[in-house]
Amino acid sequence: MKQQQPQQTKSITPRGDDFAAWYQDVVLQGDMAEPAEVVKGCMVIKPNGYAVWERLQAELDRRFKATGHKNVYFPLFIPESFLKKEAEHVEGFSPELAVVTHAGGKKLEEAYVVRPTSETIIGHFFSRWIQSYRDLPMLLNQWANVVRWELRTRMFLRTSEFLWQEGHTAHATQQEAYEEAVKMLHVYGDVAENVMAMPVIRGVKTRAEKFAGADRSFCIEAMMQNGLALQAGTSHELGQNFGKAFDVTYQSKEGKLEFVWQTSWGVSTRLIGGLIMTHSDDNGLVLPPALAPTKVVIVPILRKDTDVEQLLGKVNAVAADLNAAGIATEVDDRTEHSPGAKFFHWETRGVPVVLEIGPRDLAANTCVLKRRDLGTKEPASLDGIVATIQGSLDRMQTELLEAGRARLAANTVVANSIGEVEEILSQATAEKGGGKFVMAHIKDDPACDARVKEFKASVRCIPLEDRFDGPGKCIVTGEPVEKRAVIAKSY
RNA sequence: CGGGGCGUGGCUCAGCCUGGUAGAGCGCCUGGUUCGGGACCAGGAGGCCGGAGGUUCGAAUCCUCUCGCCCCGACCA
Repeated sequence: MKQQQPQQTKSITPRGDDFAAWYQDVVLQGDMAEPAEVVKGCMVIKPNGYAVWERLQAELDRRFKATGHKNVYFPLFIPESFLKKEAEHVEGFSPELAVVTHAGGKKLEEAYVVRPTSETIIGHFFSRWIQSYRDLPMLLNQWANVVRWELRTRMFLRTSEFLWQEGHTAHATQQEAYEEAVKMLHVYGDVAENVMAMPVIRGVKTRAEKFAGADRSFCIEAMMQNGLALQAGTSHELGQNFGKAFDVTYQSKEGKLEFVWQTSWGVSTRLIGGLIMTHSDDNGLVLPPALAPTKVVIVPILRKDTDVEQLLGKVNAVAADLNAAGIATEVDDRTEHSPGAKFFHWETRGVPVVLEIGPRDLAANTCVLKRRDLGTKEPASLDGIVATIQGSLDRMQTELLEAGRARLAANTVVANSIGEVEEILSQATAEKGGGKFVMAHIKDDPACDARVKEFKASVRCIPLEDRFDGPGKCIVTGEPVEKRAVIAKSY
């Protein structure tokens, strides 16, 4: 056994009672993270949580490499003046910057900001590194921490410091940059759906909602179990904004000096928050098999009359078979806890499959298999147990995604007037749920976004694929709009 | 940044109003009996009561000031 955590006796607040309290309970009792306590607004990611992040990193990183990107690392500190070079960018970030004014016992001549994102400092180096069209495209990615001083924090969803990856690319043409931004959006969508089993809507942000400094932002939006939207990833067409601010130019084939077209894209540890709010239940964490650090835990049932050596021998042999097949398995052979306590323990930690093997099983060459998401126990033969479990894990992975899709569909409604939008959204709160994705025609105009903001909601995105009924009239201005956008309350 | 709540063994909290030996449950340690959904018995360790100042013979308790955390709203991944 690797972990000897104290037994949890506190129960988890049911989702229906208070969703926010439920979320916090799941994070804490799943032993994913805890508030940093001595550092305001920050969190400690514990081994259980960090292991999930590492698996996400691995899945993402593999895809970044496969699409031609290389990893780099830029400084945590950015000269304050850099942020100011792109007007919209600095305006977007200035309220949430942490600034270093003193170091080495002296006041610094120029303050450094702790990076909230790295467009500016990377722009600076791009301008040094890029001379010719032959240097393009430049496709980089950085795994890093960033700081955005937040007024209100929730573990994983919003903390003052968080971990993420930020891709930064430079291209010769606008078209190529556009294609890059969309390509990476689809990488995110692939990981969200096929690794995290979290269905997402791929879309474009409205001008009011886009990243400060970008021409256009794409996003994946997921729906949490309370119906609130979560922006799970973003990908930006930066246009030539940072190119102009940092003088990132290249000489074209024709010998002309041109500004590069850039993109940036990122996902963060927020994904883990989305993962939790997508799958977990009133008994605690539920992790999709593809991300679970431990996929199977075997609990041996030892009784007074049991031949302990024989039973543990069998249990360890099964565990060895599973591990050999690439199914990460642990044996919980602690003697200080009863089997019941162990079941609760692993349940709150989201282990996909728990296997129970006792004396009766030993005689019959069977076991009891419990799938975390269904909560049902069923007997299984130990013959071919590896294939049986692999089958369970595979089904769990696909069924979690299907369940998420069903929930998304069930909570997506169409509205044809601003009043209808208000009516539907007025019934939702983060604590009590009731959130919906309201599909409505609305013009991409900050004034229209502002109307929606009155309902404490926002235009989440305009989906890339129209799944509804094509063009219609804007519910605010009456002007023609190409397709319905997603309007929802969000995190 | 406003509103609310809370700081007392590792955790959850009682004690504070009405000052006088610092408590409970859980967890932890030792030994034993148990074990198919949160076991039990016996013994044990562990706290300058967030911090500073004040009132008092005496402060966890009263007063002042501070620091921090959590939750709820406006801004944001």
